[in-house]
Amino acid sequence: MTDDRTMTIREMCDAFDVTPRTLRFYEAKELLFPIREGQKRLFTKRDRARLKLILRGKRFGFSLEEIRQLLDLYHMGDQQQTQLARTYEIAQQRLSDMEAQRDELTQAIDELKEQMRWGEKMLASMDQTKKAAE
Amino acid sequence: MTDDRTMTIREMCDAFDVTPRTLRFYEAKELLFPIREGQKRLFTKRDRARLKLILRGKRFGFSLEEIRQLLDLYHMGDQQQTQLARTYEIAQQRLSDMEAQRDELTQAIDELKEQMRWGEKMLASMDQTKKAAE
DNA sequence: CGTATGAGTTACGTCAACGTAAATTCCCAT
DNA sequence: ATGGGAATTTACGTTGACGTAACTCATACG
Repeated sequence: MTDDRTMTIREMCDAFDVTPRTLRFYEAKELLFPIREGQKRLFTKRDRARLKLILRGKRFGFSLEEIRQLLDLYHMGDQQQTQLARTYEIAQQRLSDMEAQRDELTQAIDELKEQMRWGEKMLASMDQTKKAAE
Repeated sequence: MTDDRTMTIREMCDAFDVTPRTLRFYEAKELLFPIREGQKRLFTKRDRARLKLILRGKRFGFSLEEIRQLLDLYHMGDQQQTQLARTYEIAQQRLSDMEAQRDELTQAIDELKEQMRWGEKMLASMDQTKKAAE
């Protein structure tokens, strides 16, 4: 039993730096499943784990729908055996996409660095010009 | 002189697999500057180079506005000395963002791979179960 | 008991990056 | 001359991921 206490929407917002609107939106899209104590939402440890993954997924440019797929894979404790193979394929595809993207990104970084060495030289020569003008 | 012949919008679309709408949109957003022969647009080698960079930028999840900034850096032959330093900063920021993203991506790939080994085991055990059932 | 505070619902607004449809306009071959 | 194919302009439509009112409901507090 680590820390299974539930959190209010405000605590979640503060903890993850998101708005209430966002959390309700994610619930509507079935990315989160806070329990309903009467009127209020209570976010469990599971919701926190999922939100963490959602936010990371977003930083990689995944759509919420894609993230939902991955979350289903992550949190598939059992059953859905039929779906599993299919989801597994999706994950494989996603994985190779990600690797390709990483490689392109690496290349782009190198190119951009190269381009910036350019800028350095220009700035340096500008500096010279400026000094000469004084 | 390599290949400086201009291209029509259709040739561009075929060459880069984009729609005319996209090219006109990019022109409106000042990402491309085809010359206007009367009514028609004629795309130069410069436009082709820029479009190539635009499409690559998009694959990295940059917005068109961000791409426009980077293109300005790329194609800044001279002048705009004042702006250069600022744009240089933007590029630096962008670069560190990209590196951070690459690192996160690398980590996520590893985690996803790990998760998938999970799936493999599940599939394997399911296979056993299936065989046993025959 | 009144009210201020926080959560909730409903529903319209927004921004990016185009898609799509309608109405010209231009060029050319029959 | 004319009909057919491109290309153009204008402008409204679309999708994703929320933002932003407007209004209601519940409750803790002085």
